[in-house]
Amino acid sequence: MSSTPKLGRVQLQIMQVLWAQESATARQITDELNRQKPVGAPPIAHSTVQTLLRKLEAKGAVSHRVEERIFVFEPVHEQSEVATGAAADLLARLFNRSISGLVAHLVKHEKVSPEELDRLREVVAQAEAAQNARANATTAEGSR
Amino acid sequence: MSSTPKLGRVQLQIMQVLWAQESATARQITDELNRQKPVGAPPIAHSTVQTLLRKLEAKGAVSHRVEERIFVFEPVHEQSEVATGAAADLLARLFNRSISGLVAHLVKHEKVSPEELDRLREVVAQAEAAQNARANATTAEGSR
DNA sequence: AGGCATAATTTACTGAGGTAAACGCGGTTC
DNA sequence: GAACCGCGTTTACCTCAGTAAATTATGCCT
Repeated sequence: MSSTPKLGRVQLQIMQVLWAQESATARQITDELNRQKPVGAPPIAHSTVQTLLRKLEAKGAVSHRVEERIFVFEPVHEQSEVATGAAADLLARLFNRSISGLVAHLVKHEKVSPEELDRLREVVAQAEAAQNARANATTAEGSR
Repeated sequence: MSSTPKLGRVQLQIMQVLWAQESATARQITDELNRQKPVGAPPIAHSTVQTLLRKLEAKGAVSHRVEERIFVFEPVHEQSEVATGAAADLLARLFNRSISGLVAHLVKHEKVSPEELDRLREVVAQAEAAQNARANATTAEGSR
């Protein structure tokens, strides 16, 4: 069962680049990371990125193919898989698996824009609708 | 600037016990952790817990007082502080700071009970109400 | 051909988390 | 008072993330 592997801080940043670009060379990743880097922060060395890429490949998070004698890496897992795994982890570790508890904390302690709250309400409404639909289907199924 | 320190996996478990009990001795924590441990998992050694407690104290996550020649530990930070920090971290790392994105993932990939969805809607509604109240106050202020 | 540029690989070191045995010490027990 | 128990301390490993220089391989340019 290849459950999504655990990733470190920088490893995740690398994955972000890969998810955003579909696939990338080590050089592209290095440049991208250094471009995003906040001012004052020391740039990451290319060899560091290469090392981490090999570690990522070793644990099955990325794969590579050779193109023009250069390694082109691509992610093995979808971003959503990793994201969901990490979220479930956080939920279990600190919020007693209570999603509402987590969200309550977020809306209380993070600054949330009105638009974001709108989207949030939308998401909840949709989930509720989906659940109702499923309930109806089950009822109908059972009633005949 | 004592921002909440970063905690490891087992370190967090220790903190959970401390948060639940207000304060505890190393022995109590060891026993509690081993009680909660899933069957088949090897129990944690007492000295391991002691070591981690000292590391936690070194980084300012817990403090101790001596009572009857025995160390009694207690958490330095509130659980909510640590939880909020960790949540903000996850949000930044994987969800581009989008709370709705996070919640969308959760309701999609975790099984959410109808009650939990209810609470969730409640939380969002309350946040919205709070925001509207603030907006109204601002408008009233500006319109006269 | 010689050298430059770039890529991949090798090697090395630090720091943190986790794990736990070994050690020393004060108090209890027979 | 000798053996023992429980506690904190010391010491020691292992693993993994992160960091990056040094080395090797190879194509390309002049």
